[in-house]
Amino acid sequence: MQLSPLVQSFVLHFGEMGSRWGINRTVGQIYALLFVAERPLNADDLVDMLGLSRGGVSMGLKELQSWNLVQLRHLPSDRRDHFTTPDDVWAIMRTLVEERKKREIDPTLTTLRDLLMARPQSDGDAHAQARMAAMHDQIELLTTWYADIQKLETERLVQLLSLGSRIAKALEFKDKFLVLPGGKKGAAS
Amino acid sequence: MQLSPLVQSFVLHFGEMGSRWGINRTVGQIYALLFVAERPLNADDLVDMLGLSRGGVSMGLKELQSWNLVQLRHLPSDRRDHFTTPDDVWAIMRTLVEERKKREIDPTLTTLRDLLMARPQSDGDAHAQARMAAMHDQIELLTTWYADIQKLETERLVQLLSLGSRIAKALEFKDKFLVLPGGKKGAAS
DNA sequence: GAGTTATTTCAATAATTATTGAACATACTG
DNA sequence: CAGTATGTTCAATAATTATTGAAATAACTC
Repeated sequence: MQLSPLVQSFVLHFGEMGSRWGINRTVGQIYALLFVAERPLNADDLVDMLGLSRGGVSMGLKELQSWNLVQLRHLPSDRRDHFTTPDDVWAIMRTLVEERKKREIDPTLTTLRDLLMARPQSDGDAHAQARMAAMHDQIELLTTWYADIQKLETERLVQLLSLGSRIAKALEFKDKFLVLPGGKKGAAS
Repeated sequence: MQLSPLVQSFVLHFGEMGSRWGINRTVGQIYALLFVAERPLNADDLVDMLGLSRGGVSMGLKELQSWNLVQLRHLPSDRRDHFTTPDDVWAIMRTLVEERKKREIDPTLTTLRDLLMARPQSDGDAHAQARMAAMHDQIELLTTWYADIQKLETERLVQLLSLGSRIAKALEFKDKFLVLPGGKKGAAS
């Protein structure tokens, strides 16, 4: 089967971007097609529409499943596996962030913690540990913030994002006139 | 020159993670070493300490400069180029987000806009465009939010992050009792 | 300007990663 | 059970990316 020029362009773009996103062209194309498809597609559909090998599609789908980016579906009176992407783009984004965090951030956080436990053997080590501590604390603050935000319902998350830095304005105000919970008065800027 | 075991571990970890972060081992190691170094290092230092080739270090530094992740420095009475990473880990993170956005998100946003301008040729196309529009709007909301947040001073950003979802609690409260600027009453959840 | 030092470039090669397609495995069907 | 449909694995190969090191370039020094 033949893709429309519109879908074709979308699929090719995702294939090309794949390498920048840390996935390969095949996986990018499969995901793109599933994302815009009107109905769940099976492996043969993907082979047909994308011109990829049978094995490649199988491996690509396996990878997408490991990322929790596609869902396996079964259609009545068809025993082939069909695949879809979730409808909710916000759910997709949460998954993406979650998985990237797991693969790209958590291992570093663990390594940093290990290295910060070691006794420094020199001035150089002490300085290195101070830098690692700064990095660790920053990553930890970000991931804690994310874990917190991540629990919000989509509606409220969108609301929060739409508000943007107007929240910071409010903070500024509060900072000028109120006493913080820790008992420390915020510095007026 | 020889790296201490502590720094060695850190450097090797960044080298290994490099591939997951879309940079190569060489670049990861160079960055890691510059990040923890007590003083600016020149290319020879890096060749010595990391055991890389002269050319590799030159190319690695060029890439890091294109990411704005290292700064070129000149020391008095030494004409060699020396390099450092910025001291402020928050500044580093801003750079990182900025650059990744530029490389990984902006091209897709452009493509989506182009494809959304096209007249759909079929029901399939119309559905595909609806999906692309959802993706586009989400990315745009996120990037707009980021552009907004990004202007904050570090101190206030940290404050905002520390607050986390407590802000959402406040929103929930407001949503229950207040009328939104648009004149629409928020639904009580 | 001849020599020296610092840096970049780039062709060759090494290493890694992606992709195919045929063989294998599994599970239905009559 | 033989035949068929579906899905996976994996060795071979293609394609891409990383890395080296020698040659070229540039920029100083005496």
